[in-house]
Order: sequence, then structure tokens, then C-alpha cells
Amino acid sequence: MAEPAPKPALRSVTIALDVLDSFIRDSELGLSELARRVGVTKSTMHRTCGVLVARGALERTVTGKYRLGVRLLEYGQLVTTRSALRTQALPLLVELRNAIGETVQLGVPSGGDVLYIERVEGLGALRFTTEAFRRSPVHRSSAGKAIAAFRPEVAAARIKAGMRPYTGHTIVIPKMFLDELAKVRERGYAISIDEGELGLSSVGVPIRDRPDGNVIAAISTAGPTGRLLGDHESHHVRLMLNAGRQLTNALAAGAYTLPRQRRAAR
Amino acid sequence: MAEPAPKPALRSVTIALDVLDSFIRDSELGLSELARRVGVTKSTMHRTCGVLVARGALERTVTGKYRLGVRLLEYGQLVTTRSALRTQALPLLVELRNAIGETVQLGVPSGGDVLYIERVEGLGALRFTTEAFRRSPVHRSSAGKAIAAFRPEVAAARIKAGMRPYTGHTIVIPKMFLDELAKVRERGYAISIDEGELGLSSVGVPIRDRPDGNVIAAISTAGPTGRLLGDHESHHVRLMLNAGRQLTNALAAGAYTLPRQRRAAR
DNA sequence: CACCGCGTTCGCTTGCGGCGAACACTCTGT
DNA sequence: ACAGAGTGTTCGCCGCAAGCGAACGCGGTG
Repeated sequence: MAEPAPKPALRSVTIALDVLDSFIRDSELGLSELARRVGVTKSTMHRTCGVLVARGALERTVTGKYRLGVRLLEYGQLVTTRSALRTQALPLLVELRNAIGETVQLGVPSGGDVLYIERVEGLGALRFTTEAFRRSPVHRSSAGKAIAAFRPEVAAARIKAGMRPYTGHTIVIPKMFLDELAKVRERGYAISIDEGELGLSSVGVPIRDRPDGNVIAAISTAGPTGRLLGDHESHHVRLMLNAGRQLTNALAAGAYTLPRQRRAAR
Repeated sequence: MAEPAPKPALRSVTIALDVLDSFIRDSELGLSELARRVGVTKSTMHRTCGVLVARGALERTVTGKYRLGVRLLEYGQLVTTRSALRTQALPLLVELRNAIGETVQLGVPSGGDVLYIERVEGLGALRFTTEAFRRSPVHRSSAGKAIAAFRPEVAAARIKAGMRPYTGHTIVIPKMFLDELAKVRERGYAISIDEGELGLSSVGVPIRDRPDGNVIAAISTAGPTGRLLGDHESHHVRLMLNAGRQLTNALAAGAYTLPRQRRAAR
């Protein structure tokens, strides 16, 4: 706690990264606003944004505001493309999607959220899972619960960041959340019913780097509540658990390794 | 030409960005190697990588090498999520995939390449378009040709960067490439037959920001040559052209605007 | 018209960030 | 076992890059 070290390290780079981070919450920001948030003068912010724009990390909108640039998109795609996890998972996801018919996703933890790094669209006409589903708090999604159940620090991060309700079914009380995670550990898979969006449910199973290793990701399938659960529930769950085991084994064979633990974020 | 200005601008930030750029070509790099490429001493590279790792822009592998970090993935996803282009396109892509059955993609130009910002997987068991298809030189893909045909600077960038062959059918002679682009302009759509990979073909159509505006993207559908073309070719082309028109109209209605032209890259 | 707020530009000064050298360490191939 | 060359890491010094502050030109508001 208590500011262990002010770290006078690479001031200008730190500023630049702070700028990028500012865009996590807001999609467009002006120069003055950025300067205010990061805590520097407008002039230095001007120069900083100048090079970021020149390098494609930022773009200017017609109104003169700034926005994240396509260069970042490229970096991000490289990360996913090179992920052994994603490479191994993709064929399994397609298989699952064909068997179940609904959208199937692969997610990894990031703070108190789950970041979806691959997604195979379902066959139905109903188009759930379009925009905002690239990132989701762990307490509202089955993939998130499947991860948080086995990664206490992920659950803790979520609780600390607050569990805002999305529907009337969203779990918002820490105690209840922890109880739910205990059930997930017991069953070996997670379910979310109308907790993220009304009418949308999902089943999630954890993925480990080795059969006896750490949980590093989760796969989930999401669809209209009636279609996904109900009569077919146990069948779908069996398919998911099976795919999860296969993926875990594939990772163990490929010696996938957990990226070094990041230090206490911010 | 001739080094217009050495631009002594934000040295450390420039170094940091050069580091990230280095990972476009290689997925893992060591400290010394990075220092050599960027042109700084190992010690400064050490510090630079230090803050990048602390901020999640880089990760360290078990071997001690560096790799792009998940934070970048997050930025990249934000870019696509916030893109009006992608938002408008997604439902159309799903519709197209259901009608044609093959993988459908949305790409935007980036230098002499096309960057795919959305993809809806096909229904077939054949799993084309997995890894490397997130980015592709414009001369080997139908989406690339559809864009390059109407964006001379994109075609020029590709020719300048070199047109390496991927199969025996890849166009490698600039003159022939330009002739092909002329044909694309005439027909209004582009075709790539076995030019990127043997047995894989695709149909691409340009997307404009307004019906009489600039070409800003392309949608394409890719699949096994026999399945995609042949008897159904004209039908598939008609579907694609139709979807392209719809998307262009949707963008015009939403007043999507072309991000400001980036200055001569690097 | 005065009053904000915005983005942009220009010097000044200083502290931080790049340099270089030295360190511990792991692999090579004599 | 011994150089040797390759890593990644740490330390201190000095110069200039980079952040500050103030001033300028705008466009919108009351």
C-alpha cells in the first residue's frame, strides 16, 4: 500500500501509456481533457498525442478529438493470432458451435473481467453477442464464473471493483457470489441465466494449462435461455465439459505456459 | 524522400513504439536483439521494456524473451468495438454467411495490406481462414483487390513493398496487378482464385462511406474454390454486391467518416 | 463585447533518460 | 575445464530532451 515508490521511470512513456489507458473508459477525448486526467500540461500532451497520432496509435476525429488508432488493432490481432491457447481452441470451438448451434467463445481473465479472444458465431438468426461482449465483468457471465471460481484473485478483483447489476438476476452481493463460485467448483462448470442480459444464458467450463494445473481460460456457449438450457441442458453441458478436457490436454501436450503474473495493477 | 526531418520528438516514446513495431515481424524477441534493431543500448532497452511489461504492453516468456502483452489485445478490441463500420457490418455479415455458407470477412486497408476487423466463420467442416488471415497483402486477396482498385495509394504501397508469390497463381508483376485492378473497377467486384492458397478462392466487394464516396473497406467471402465459384458464382456475387450496397447506404445514413489520412508511414 | 474553453506555438531550465562500462550467468566448441 | 561470445542486469555520469508555463488565435455563449 501507501505508494511504495513514485518510480520516476520513463516519464514520457508513462504519460503515453496513461493516454491510451484513458481511452478504456471513453472512446473519444479532447486534448485538454486528456491533460487533465493524466496530470500534465496541455503542451506536453500536445506533443505526446502528436507522436502517437504519427505512429497510428491514435487518430483524430473530424471534431479534433482523439480516438484509439488502427495500429493498436494490429497489435491486438497479433497477440491473439500468436496465442497457443487460441490456436488450439479454434477448431474445438467450431466443432462445438456446429454441435450446439449457438455462439461459442473463448475468454481469458484480465483484472476482474473476462476478455474474449475468440468467438464463433452461432447459426441462429437471433444476433446476441454483438458489440459489448468482447469484455465482460466476471460476475455476469458463465465464462467469468468458471474462471473466478478457480482464481481467487480474479474474484477478489471483481468484488473490489464493484458488481454492478445488469438485470434483476445479476449477482451483486459478494457473499452470494462466493457461494456461487463454490458451487461452480463442485459441479465443474458454470451457468449464467439472464444475469448479463434478459433472455440470454450461457454455460462455461474452465480450461487449465495442464490437467492438474491452473485455470487460465474458459470456454462458454451463449444463446436464448429456452434454446440453450431446458431439455438439452445436460447434453450441452456434457459437450462443453468434454471439449474443455480436450483443450486442456492439448495445451498440456503443447506445454502452454501461463504468462508471468502481472504485478498489482496500478 | 531524403529524410525530411530527423524529428527529435519524444525520444523515449519513439523507442517504445519502435519496440512494439518490432514485434510485427517476429513474435518473440530478446533484449539485446531489440536494442540492436531499434538502435539503442541494452541498458535503455532494459528500462523501456521494464515499463512496457509493468503496463502490460509486453510480457516475458519463460525463456526471458519478450512478447506482445494482453493489454494491447484490449486496446485492439476497443478499436473494433467502437468502429461504426464494424457495428453496421456485423449483422449483414452473419446474414451473408447464412446465405452462402462460407466464411465472410470485413477488411480495412493498412499500408499495402488489408486488415480484417471482423470475421464470421463458415458452416463447413473445412477450416480455412484460421491463423494468418487476420492480415493479408492486398494482391493476394479479393478484399485487398477490391480496396486497392479504388485506392491508388494502397496499390502503390503494395507494389513498393513487393508482391511475393504465395501460390503459382499469385499476381507478382505490377503491370498485371494494375490491369487486374482495372478489371475490378469495371466489374465492381474482385475475385481471387487460388492466389493466396491453393484450393481457396474468394469474392470481394468494395464498401464506400457514401454511395458516391471513397472506398474505405471491403467485404469478402472465402471458401474452397469448387464450392464458392462454379455454378453458384453469379448468385454469390449478386448477394455480395447487394450486401455491399446496403452497408454503404447504412454508413452514409450514419455519417461514418474516414479517419484522417495518415502521413507517409515511417 | 467580454468570457470562457479549446488547440497550438514558443523559449527556458532542469531532471531524467540514454550512454557506456562492469557485472553475473548460460551455453557453445575447442 | 577454459576461454569466448552470447545473454540479462545494475550503476553512475552528463547533456539535452522533454515537461512547464505563458501567450496566441479560435469558435461558441451569455
